[in-house]
Amino acid sequence: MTQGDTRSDKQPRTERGRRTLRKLLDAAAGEFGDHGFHDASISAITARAGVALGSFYTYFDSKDAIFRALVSDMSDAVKQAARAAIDPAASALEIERQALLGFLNFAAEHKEVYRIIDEAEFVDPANYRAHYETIGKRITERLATGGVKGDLRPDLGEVEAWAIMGMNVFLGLRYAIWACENDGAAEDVASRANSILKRGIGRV
Amino acid sequence: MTQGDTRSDKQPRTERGRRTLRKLLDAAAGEFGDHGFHDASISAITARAGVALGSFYTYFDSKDAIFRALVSDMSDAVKQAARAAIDPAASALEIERQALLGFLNFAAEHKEVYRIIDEAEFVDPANYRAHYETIGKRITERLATGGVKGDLRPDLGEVEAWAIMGMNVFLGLRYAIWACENDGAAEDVASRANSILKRGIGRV
DNA sequence: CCGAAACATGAACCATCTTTCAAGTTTGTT
DNA sequence: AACAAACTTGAAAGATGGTTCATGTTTCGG
Repeated sequence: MTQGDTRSDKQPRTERGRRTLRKLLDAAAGEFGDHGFHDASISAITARAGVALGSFYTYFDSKDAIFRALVSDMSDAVKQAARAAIDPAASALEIERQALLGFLNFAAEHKEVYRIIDEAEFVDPANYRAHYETIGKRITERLATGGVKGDLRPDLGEVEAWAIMGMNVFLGLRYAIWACENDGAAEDVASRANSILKRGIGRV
Repeated sequence: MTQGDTRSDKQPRTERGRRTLRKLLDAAAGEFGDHGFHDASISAITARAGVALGSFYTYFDSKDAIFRALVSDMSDAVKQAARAAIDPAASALEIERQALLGFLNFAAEHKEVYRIIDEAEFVDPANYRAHYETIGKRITERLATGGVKGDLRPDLGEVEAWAIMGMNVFLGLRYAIWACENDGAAEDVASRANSILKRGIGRV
């Protein structure tokens, strides 16, 4: 999953190799997160990783290749974080609140993940699209489950899932990535968003 | 507004100059939209515009400069489109539906605008942030007005505005930019999103 | 302990594009 | 018509940074 679909011939075969690969991946996450894809240079990545420039090509075919590998890694990490934050036994609305809260906390702690996935729209469009389509499908399933359980309206589908996903992503951008002191805590943001889902914004 | 804050010394002074500037801006929108910032080359922009490479620097100081000019232009165009789609006399909820519908239609017709503003997150972060903060403020105002009018809950603020904005942007991405045949029409998407705002997603 | 495969190194190569510039053409004013 | 300012031109300079490669070192099974 770390490498692309066509399994590259660059898989490390020794422990030393796996360590170097990991160092490169971590360094790349830092450089791409700090400077963006094009202003991050391979020499800066290898310098940060503490390996020689040429070693890079022992593990990746190109600058694009390591970026794609990173996007896959981080896409998995985001989904993992959201899943971990959820109590499957909770009500459908509560599950959505927990998912958003988990995402907000994850984004605040891993701002570079946010930037890298966003930049995948331009560097690795297929993976970018796959990332959001996968999450969209998962939310759609949760909404359907909630409909069956009787927690939610029975007519919810992909449109509602994408609406919720967009809500979450933008609240993450605003309150986790661009957060400033006088912003409410993540809990407050998640509750307010959840209240939109629960009762809408119409007059009570 | 087309150029940056510090008025550059590159404003055209003749009709011919204004025509060339416009050709460059349009060509740049096409190239940046098709290839993204870094894979778009200045020579491709000037070729598309039908002018010599050197002429570019009569109007812009750098590749970044023309991108920034474009972001400003397009940010204005998006806001303009949303405003034009709204009937100020309508109810607050209806106004939100119209704003989303206007945005979906605009995005479908100007996919390159979407990509360019998205890429501004990396090429021109200040403008990117300003773009969404401005829209966020406008939505916040609409929500407050709706609260005063009695159409909406009186406790709505920035968090709700960003939630709505994220909803709109992601629905635009999914149903205007990535649209496929069996997707519902823009009207349907806008109505479903509006129904979340009206009554939430809870069981009726 | 030996040999082969895996891994590491960094200088140099090279392709790409941005930017400059000196020389020519058009426009608008008097 | 004449002049200055505005504009156009495209070849070449300059800079950047991705990629290659020949050589040296480490790892690990037998």
